[in-house]
Amino acid sequence: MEERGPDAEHQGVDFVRELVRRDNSTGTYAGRVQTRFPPEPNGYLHIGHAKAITLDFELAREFGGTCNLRFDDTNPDTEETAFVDGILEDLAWLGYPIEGEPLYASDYFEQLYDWAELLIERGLAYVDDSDSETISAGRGGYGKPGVESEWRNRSVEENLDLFRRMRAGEFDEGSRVLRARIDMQHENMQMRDPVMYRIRHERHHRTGDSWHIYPTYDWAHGQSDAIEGVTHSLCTLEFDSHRPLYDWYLAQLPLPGDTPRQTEFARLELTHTVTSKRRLAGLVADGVVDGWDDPRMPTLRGLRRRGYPAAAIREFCAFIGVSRTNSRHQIELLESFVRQHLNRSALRRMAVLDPIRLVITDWPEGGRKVKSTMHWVSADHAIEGTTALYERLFSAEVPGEATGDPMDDLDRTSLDLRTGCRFEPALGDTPPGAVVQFERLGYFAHDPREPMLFHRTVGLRDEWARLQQRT
RNA sequence: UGGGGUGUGGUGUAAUUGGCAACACAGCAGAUUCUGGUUCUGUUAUUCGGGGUUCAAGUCCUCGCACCCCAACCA
Repeated sequence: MEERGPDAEHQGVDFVRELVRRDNSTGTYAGRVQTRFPPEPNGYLHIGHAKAITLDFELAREFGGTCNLRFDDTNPDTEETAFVDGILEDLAWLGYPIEGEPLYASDYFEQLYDWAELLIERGLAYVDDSDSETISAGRGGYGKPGVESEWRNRSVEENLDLFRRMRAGEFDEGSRVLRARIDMQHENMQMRDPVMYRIRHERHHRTGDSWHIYPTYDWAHGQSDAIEGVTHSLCTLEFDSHRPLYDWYLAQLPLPGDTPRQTEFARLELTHTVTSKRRLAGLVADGVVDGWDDPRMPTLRGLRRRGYPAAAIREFCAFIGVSRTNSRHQIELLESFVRQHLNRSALRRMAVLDPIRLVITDWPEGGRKVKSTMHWVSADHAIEGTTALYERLFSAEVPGEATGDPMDDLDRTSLDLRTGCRFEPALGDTPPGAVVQFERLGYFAHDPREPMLFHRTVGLRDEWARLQQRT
């Protein structure tokens, strides 16, 4: 695996692996290691997910454990079966096929509901009739304690009755929520009576119309981990402040087994790239790109169509490691892994992108010392095709850094489509999806659907261009 | 404004846990080469700041500074 990076044995282990080792040596989970990858099926996987995926799956593999795929489908507003299928497909391509049926948070809705009633009975949860603005205002602010809701001290009986009627669909969306009864003065905002259930009369992609209330992320996540037997629940840094809540919920419940523990790490950011699902969806919706699999997209399906080898992505993820430092990796590093792979695997072929017809008259005079190279294909035998050259979708290293809006750095001319290219005949045999090197021009991926359309995966290292640039 | 987190070359990640700051990408110089590619060799450059402990500090203590996250019925 470690192509780069000198003897990996002598490199330090990251803090996550260190933690797992410590747990194993102290017998915390009796040596058991179980992780999970929990995507929400409301979009496709991107390069940022690849980091989490390799961490979750490889960590489990290294320690002889397992990693569950669990769809975090607690919000029926945006989730779709199409995304479930797409994610499964992308995962398999990346090298982590799921055997058997995937898991879903929605599988645990009934258990979650029972546990919610348990909290109500113990006076640890209550139905709040306030609207969202009131709840938000009551939460206070940074340095300002919150105030208790006027509905906070209802009787257990009333809470139970109301909660059951919420489930039955008797109330309007937004009219009531179930909240945990923790501490409105807590210094951590997440602990100021967080919402556990909201009312949604929306069709869920799996449970259909059987529910009118849906658990929030916080109420569902740790419990789902516990139900599945997850030991190490890895997530990104922004959930750091949720950890006390994660632990609090688990501490109140009669869990079937081990208590999972959440550990946070820094998400992957790349230069010239956005990975916000909302932004990516926007690019697709606005027609800025061809779709989720446009070769300029940082989605796994985009990278795949562009010709990035899955192994290159995996090795990149392994190489950059995990830490708790917010950082942005240069996309050139990813590209160097791509070149390293393609250099070994790609066939070399000749192509002329801007053909000029010329006649060679002194052909037999050959045999002299080569002074320069003629780049050519035979006009009589060449086949015709199209190449797509790409600039970075966002011209700035950090999209939006200057103005606050990443879209200001969008390069709308990032696609350079060349028709009428001339290819050497052997290229006619290129299988769909295969990547070849056009000598001196770069690596090009044959489109999976359109014959003789080639996407430039990445250029060659180009010393000439660098020398030019300097002057 | 309160809480939490993070600071190591241009970028990112390490440092046998107190013992010569290393690896990769990028850069620079050269060799090889029928791809201005590949391969090979050499090389530039780093511990946020001030104090302190110690024979010895990136690592420990202390006071600062900078940046990130948190007041969705998103995840």
